Amino acid sequence: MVPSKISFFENVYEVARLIPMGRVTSYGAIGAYLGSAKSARMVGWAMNNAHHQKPTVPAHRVVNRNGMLTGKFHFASANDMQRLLESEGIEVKHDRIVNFNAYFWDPREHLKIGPK
DNA sequence: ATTTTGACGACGT
DNA sequence: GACGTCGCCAAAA
Repeated sequence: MVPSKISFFENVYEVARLIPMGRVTSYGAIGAYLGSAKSARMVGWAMNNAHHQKPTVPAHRVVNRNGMLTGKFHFASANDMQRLLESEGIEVKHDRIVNFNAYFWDPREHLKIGPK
């Protein structure tokens, strides 16, 4: 990646930081926000670099559409991801977010300011 | 430039 | 409804 140019990854990191505490989102949602709904895999890939990013990227708030902590193995410790989520008030059971639908946060909601 | 991959998602069986 | 397969896009090897 070239610093002079913002890569697709940078976009993903920025959206991830927009996730409010106690909320979670899915890779597909972020991809859709970027305009590439089918590039959910790219979002996860970008997260692989998230550890290199200077600003802390709340990757633990990003899970797959099923609400499962698929990327927990990529953290310093597999338990860290679940632990961080629980720290924010999110209940995680069996590597899956309980009541995921309630905690789900769509980046588009950030754009949508008021009722239609 | 070509091939492989990858923290997903939707569709088909 | 669980399991399997294909598709998709972009970056790294």
